[in-house]
Amino acid sequence: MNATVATNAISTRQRILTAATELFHEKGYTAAGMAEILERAQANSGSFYYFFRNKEDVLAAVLDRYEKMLYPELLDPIWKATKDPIERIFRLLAKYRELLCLTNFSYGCPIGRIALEVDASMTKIHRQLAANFEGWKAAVKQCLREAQKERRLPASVDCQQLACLVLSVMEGGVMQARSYGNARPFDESVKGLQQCFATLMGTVPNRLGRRGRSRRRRTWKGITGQLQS
Amino acid sequence: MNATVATNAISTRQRILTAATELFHEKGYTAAGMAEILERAQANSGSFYYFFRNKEDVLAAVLDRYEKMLYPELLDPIWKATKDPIERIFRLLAKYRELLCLTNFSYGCPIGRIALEVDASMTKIHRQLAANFEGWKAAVKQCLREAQKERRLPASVDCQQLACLVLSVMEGGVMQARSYGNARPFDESVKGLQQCFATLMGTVPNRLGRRGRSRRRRTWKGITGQLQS
DNA sequence: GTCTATATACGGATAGAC
DNA sequence: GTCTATCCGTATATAGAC
Repeated sequence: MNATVATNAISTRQRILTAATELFHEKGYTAAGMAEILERAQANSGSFYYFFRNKEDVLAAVLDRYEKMLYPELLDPIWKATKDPIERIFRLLAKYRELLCLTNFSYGCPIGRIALEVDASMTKIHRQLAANFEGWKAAVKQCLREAQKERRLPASVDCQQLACLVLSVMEGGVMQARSYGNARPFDESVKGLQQCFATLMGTVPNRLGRRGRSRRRRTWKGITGQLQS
Repeated sequence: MNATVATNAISTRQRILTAATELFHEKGYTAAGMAEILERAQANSGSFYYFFRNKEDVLAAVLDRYEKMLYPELLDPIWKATKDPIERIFRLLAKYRELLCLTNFSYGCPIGRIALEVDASMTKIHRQLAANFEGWKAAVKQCLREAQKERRLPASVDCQQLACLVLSVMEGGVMQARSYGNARPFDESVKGLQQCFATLMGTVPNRLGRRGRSRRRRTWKGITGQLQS
């Protein structure tokens, strides 16, 4: 009906949302000031409080958006690049490495940063953070299950636990890289994971029931080229 | 010479340092206010700025203390509990789980929290954070090397990378547990790591050069009892 | 070394005209 | 829906007597 009005409304709200997303990522939730957000969004205080109840409310909107954009913005492009489930996982990790490098090792995972910063009393926020982690791990878990179906991983491994491990590797790697000011600890973390995966993939019992490394049908070391030293 | 004066001086400084340590851990660096620190330390603003240049300066002192206390306060008690290098690693992880539970899953690793919070421009702080990570990993690496010497881990594994992986597992596990409000993701992360270790330990070539699980001389599943479901 | 009082800037949020 | 002006609390840091 009143499409024009609605469009304009979305636009300002969107600018604020984008500015908040960026600044929460770059400076953290507390350090990102309202004035800064408004300036970057080219909006005024009045507009902000027309669309959002308060600062926490916009953080909730930011986290909501991250959850919705997991596939469209993060995973789909990577999934499109390769169908190999194991390679997908390591390409996903490489994506974070890329972001890390592009930002001088300052900004890694926006979810992780917020997760360690905001007070435990903000229960809604923490529920949303958990939902984001959950979606990410579900995608990795699906890759692992597929690898299992292809008999590249032993049927005995717990994919849920392994997916959780992968997320921890990413978050822990990003965290360390930030303090070191370089990608080395991120790379070492990922390579540590690769060692584990390589071993797990070498222990798939083949049809005859013997253990061996023979069923490593495809390699995924291609991605390793993106990891230094 | 003037021992009394020095003793008093250290005492107030110490109270401030302790209060700052606690509050940075509980609320983060930015959210922990000077007034709060001073109240908990039972000290006044004047005393604070007599001992420290500013807030950042006391954070530096806190991180310095963490680095010095790694063995005396964290590792020595754990190392004393067992000599098994692999078990030591998992007991170290269990220690963080314990802290997590005791604080309702709010406070995990104080170093990690600060690492993701403080601005990249605080280079001295980041150097100290890296030094803390470095010390922690060196200790884990030493355990891994020992396990390697005992031929429980293949000589081919890279202990540096594996130690880095262990730190990431801890930090990533703590981070997730905080948002979930329970220990499950921490446990899953650790169990994911255990799956990897179990496999690695099952692939040590024995003296005859054959691969097998036979050389798993000691079990370390004792610690698993502390991990739920 | 410790105390109180205070400077000064900035935080998030609101009021009310348009 | 957007604008400007502003409230009021809190932030870190300082001054200067004791």
